[in-house]
Amino acid sequence: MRQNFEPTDVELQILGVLWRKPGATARAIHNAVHAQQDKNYSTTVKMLSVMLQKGLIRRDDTVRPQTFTATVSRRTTQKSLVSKLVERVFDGSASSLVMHALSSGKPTKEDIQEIRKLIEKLEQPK
Amino acid sequence: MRQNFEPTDVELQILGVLWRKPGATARAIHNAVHAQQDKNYSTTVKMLSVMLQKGLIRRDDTVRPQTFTATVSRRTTQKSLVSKLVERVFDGSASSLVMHALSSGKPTKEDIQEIRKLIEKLEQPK
DNA sequence: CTATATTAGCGAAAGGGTTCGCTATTGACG
DNA sequence: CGTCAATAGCGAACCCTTTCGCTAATATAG
Repeated sequence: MRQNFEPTDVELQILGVLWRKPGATARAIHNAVHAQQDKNYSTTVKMLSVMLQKGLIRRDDTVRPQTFTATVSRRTTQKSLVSKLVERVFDGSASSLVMHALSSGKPTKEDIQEIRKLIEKLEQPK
Repeated sequence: MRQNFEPTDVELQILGVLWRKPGATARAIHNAVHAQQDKNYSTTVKMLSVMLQKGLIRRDDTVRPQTFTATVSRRTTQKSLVSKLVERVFDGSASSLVMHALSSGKPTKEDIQEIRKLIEKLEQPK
């Protein structure tokens, strides 16, 4: 698994689309990403080729039009970005980040229940 | 308070130093940031001037050598970066981030206790 | 099959961040 | 003071990402 990998903003947007809809065409990705912004279709195609180069996505060109799929999972990306964030602004303390997110976000009752369960599990490491 | 503000990597490193030691000199910042890397002192000075321009830091030039202090708080920066992260890779769900950080990080017993307390407080909104 | 539209590829330029060399200013020390 | 060292300032180069125009290849419509 790639160790330190930091997708750029545009790359993240595209990955977001591909996580939701694996096997999307360039056109579909373009429409999804630039629903409101107006960027040229070429830009999206170019970004796809750059990401292909970097190995962030895979292309299936046995079909027409070609389709794309992410090779990095959402989970891996989350992990990489969270640890980067923790390292850089939370002095390496993941729990500090947790506290922060908990108090500033608005978790629902269900969220709280889930987190409580997780906490309980963590308290009995065994 | 500045709404969307995203310090770059180098800027974050410098802010990190200033949060720990407000009123540091350019030399001190340089030494702290580039303890292992070898960058030119001019680079640090230039970055400071850029950050000054952007309003991320403040300069006291009544003293010699001049000293610098962050104008953005660590807390604000954390908030801004966390919400950016949540939005981009956690589909807007802060609790999803919490779960992720909790299970991948290694919280200490004390961390868990604190989080538990916070959770309990959240359960009794009132 | 031909014409038209859509998809694909690529080089180059634009844009922003980072780096540094060079010069000017200020401070320390004899 | 005069010299040498450290601090401060600035433009330009450089690097990486993003953008697009232009051309080629492929699909679709008539």
